[in-house]
Amino acid sequence: MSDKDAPIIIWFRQDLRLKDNPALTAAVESGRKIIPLYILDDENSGAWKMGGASRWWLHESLSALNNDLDQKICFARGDALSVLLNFIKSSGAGGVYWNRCYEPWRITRDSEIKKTLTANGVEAKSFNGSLLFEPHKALKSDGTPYKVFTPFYKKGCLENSPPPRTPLAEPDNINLQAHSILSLDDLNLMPQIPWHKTMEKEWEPGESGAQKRLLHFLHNGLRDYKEGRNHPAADNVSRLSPHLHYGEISPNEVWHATKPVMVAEHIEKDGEHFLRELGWRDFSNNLLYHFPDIPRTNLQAKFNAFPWREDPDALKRWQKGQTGYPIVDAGMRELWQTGYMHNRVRMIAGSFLVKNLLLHWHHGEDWFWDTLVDADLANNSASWQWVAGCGADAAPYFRIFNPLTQGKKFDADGAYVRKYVPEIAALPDKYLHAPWEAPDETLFESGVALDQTYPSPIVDLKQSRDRALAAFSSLK
DNA sequence: CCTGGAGTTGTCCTA
DNA sequence: TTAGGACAACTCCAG
Repeated sequence: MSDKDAPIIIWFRQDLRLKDNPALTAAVESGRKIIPLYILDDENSGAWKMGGASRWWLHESLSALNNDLDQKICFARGDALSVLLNFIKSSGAGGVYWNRCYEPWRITRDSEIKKTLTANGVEAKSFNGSLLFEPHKALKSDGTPYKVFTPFYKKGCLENSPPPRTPLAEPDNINLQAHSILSLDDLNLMPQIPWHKTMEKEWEPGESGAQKRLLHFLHNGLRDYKEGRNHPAADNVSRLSPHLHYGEISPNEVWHATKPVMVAEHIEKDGEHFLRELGWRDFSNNLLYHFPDIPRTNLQAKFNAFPWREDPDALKRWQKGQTGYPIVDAGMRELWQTGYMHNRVRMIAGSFLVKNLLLHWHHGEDWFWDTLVDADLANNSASWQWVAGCGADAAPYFRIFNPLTQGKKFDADGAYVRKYVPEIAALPDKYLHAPWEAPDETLFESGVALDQTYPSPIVDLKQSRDRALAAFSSLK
């Protein structure tokens, strides 16, 4: 039973912010009381339940949002539809507003929810709060979705779609109504073992942390972004991905904050390269929206015949950062310790798993899903498919990253490797990326004992490259 | 339907 | 030491 004065539920999901939040703004503008609600729905997410690192981040982010909302957020867990129906009954709410998510299981669930609520006379409204361009609008002129990034971005988005909305201000006078059920702690998002201590040092989840990160990037990282973003030890990447995933900041906010800086500082090229990365985020969501099977199924069907190997021991060594290739191991350890990996290193480590080790991209996808604080179904699936070569922008089969070349090129002074692989830090630059090439004397002087303090390479680069090329040519 | 151009991120060999 | 071309063929996209 809704009436015009009944409160509105703001159903927070992956939009954990007050600024530029279309659903929240619309609810506030209605003049009605607001009940903020968060539902941990592990019942509908199927194989894609949040991983451990994501849960830690979520806990911190919800805690920050709850502080901003006078501790008035109601927490619940379970099937979202049942929770909502019960909650509406007990709170007397007359409407539910939310910002859309684009994971297939959420689309299915949310359209069911919208239908049921509407049928019950409850106002149900959804908004676009997380993408620059709506996925069902950026289509080719024949009405089918884009499968190649560049035309998607240039033509489908920049040319033919309305420009990204200017950010909405944070509403003042949010008239909150409490209706307590569970507390944040009841969601059990925090890890049992305190592994998150190393992550706390790296990150500040929540809206104000996101804003700080954006400002830091715009003033310290954007200049030389085009080149500097390739160097994992440099401070040129935004590291906004987890903030964007949880919607602590909107892409629109990032977009519109970047524009004036790139103009004022005369760094248009760097700025455009950065904005393209936001475009990639939209592109991945677009792919997931139109091809909901990409988390598990090769976009290019011919890859279904690919001769992947099974090698649990090699997989474990990759996961733990014990492959014997320093740039790969540094990346995998950065991931484990911080919940994040620099983009360049994600490509190197990903290529190594899929091509040099010849292990199925699902293994990489699953591991990243569990360990990344920015784990995002669209980005994770689309990126792994890209690395494996079975995805949308088909990488040439011969594009196999050489971890040695990449390390020397992008971590020339070894700052990144030395930080995450300290047991070989004393090696001279010349051998840092290839300890197996170092003379015995150098190893000894650097305190490195191959296979004791640091492993020798798990595979030979040339042999594994040839093996991968043979596997790819078998698809023809 | 046909056509031409293009496709995030590379590596290796050769001159 | 360094720069340029080879490495397949295919699909996608726009006109």
